[in-house]
Amino acid sequence: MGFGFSLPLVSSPDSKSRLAVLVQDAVRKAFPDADAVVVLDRPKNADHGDFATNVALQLARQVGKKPRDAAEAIVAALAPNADIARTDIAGPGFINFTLAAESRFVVVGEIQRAGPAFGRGTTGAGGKIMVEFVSANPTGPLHVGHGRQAALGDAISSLLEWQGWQVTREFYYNDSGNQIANLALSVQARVRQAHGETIEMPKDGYLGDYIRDIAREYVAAHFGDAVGSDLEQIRQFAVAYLRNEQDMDLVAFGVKFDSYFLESSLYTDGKVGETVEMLKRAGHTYEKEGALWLRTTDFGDDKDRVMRKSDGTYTYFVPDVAYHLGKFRRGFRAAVNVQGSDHHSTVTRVRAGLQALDAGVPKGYPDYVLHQMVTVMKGGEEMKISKRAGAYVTVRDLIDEVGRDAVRYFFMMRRVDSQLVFDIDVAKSQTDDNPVYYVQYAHARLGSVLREWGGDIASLRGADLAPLASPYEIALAQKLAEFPEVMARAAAEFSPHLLTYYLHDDVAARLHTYYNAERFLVEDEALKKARLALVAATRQVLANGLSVLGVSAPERM
RNA sequence: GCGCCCGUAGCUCAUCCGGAUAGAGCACCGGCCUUCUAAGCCGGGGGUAACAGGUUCGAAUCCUGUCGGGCGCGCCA
Repeated sequence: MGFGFSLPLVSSPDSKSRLAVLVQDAVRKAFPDADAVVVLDRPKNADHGDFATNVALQLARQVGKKPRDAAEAIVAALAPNADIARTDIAGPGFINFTLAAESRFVVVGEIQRAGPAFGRGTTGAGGKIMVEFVSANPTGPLHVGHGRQAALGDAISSLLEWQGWQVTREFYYNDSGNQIANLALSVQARVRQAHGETIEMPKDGYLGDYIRDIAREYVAAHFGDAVGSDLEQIRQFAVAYLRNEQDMDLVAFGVKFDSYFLESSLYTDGKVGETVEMLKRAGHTYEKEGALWLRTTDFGDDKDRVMRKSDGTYTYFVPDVAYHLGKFRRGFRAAVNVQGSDHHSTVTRVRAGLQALDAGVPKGYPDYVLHQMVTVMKGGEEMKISKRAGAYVTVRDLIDEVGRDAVRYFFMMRRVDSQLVFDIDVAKSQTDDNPVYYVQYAHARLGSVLREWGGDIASLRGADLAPLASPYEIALAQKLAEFPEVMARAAAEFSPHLLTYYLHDDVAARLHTYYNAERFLVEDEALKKARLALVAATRQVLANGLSVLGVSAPERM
């Protein structure tokens, strides 16, 4: 996974980065010949300070010392620094750093200054990256799997934008091939049935109610074909109808694409033919049993793949390769595809095809995010069908049932590679069982504190934070300081769920505890201002995080 | 049969580029609640991280095998 990401420890101005540089210098001074990169962790246990490093443990063998002795040497070589209140050597040889009290709250000032931009990074450096997601065939309404892809793809795109990438969100339509032919035949059968003919639905035909809708609309629009004899016209009508419907679903979900790419265009503008020629020229193809094959086994696949069937048409594999070559040539040096894990077999195949082209496409191109299946629960039972779509539950069903925010959040709050159980009853509930509600409520409640206070938030800029001292405040400020790191990691690992857990467990839950322990609107003017500054900063972080997830941050609830 | 993913508290799941005592929420038990929003609050019990080996100073995390679940193995997309 990934494309050479690393935390910008040296260039970033925050306290963690400065400390890392300091420690790295000490290591160089203590052990000039050793080779070790200092990594700072934020210890889980508060007794272990604000930051910790295991560098002495890593170095011990290299320099032939006991870990704790190595740690002593590093600490001794450490330049004095006002930010560090204490340095301890603990356990097997960890070095723990405790920050000076005032250093812990500098993050509040950083948040005030950066505002809606707090948490942005620069690793993308303006590079072009494509995120392709949903990419549903126009053969029916979007199902819950597409919903998971839509939520993930959009959030991953935003995360990458926050790291400075120039992102293109693309939807790839498979608008040719057997499934579309099947769609046309299904609609045709419904048209004819409506016309009074007794006709069976085609084998493997689409049986959802929406096929009847399309048939009815087709007849109503009558192109002089009320009897359904013009299959090509039916095909075009059905595809246009379903594309429009999918677009409406995406609008309802709040997901926007920058471009739509039609598979059929690869045929009409000759890209498929060109790709076949390139593969032939590169010498990885052969003829067998009347078909043209690609030797993908040369590139890690477990069997060779047919490119051109014996009937002369191409398998989907060729346009897939042509499409991805096109992405690369369009200037996307990095590309991410968000798909269901039922497509995992295409990963090796597409990459193998791209390598076989010998066109300079990098080896791991493109990156894939493969998510596991979604099951929907309602009233303690699995929900399997929707009237409209027949055999599956649609995204629209979920949005209608629980609202856009909850659907989005629920689709992102699990690791992509774990199967997701979407519990409609939980998503609907307005209690803290419901993680979206919990996080949104935290935001709304802070808004209400600031309203109650009634002052100008801008006047909190540069507020003296020295009065902040309670453990709740320290814990909260530490978590706020982690936001940029969480964002960077979530982007690098294409893992929005890291952000959902951060917002819920680290920020909202800590805020909750703080809220219950201390009053914000106290008599003491200096303390009140300091607390309100922290409150406003917390609200900003929640708002920034939610915006990346595509979930609204309400002022009132 | 082969390939990919998963197996962590009674339940739903975090942690997984190796680090210190494996964390949340729900459920359960015991106290408390006249508040800027009662999303009530505070405390407690609960774990052989599927199992067995290996690598390592150190393994839930990496490697191998076994078992269990999901998905995929087409001249379908």
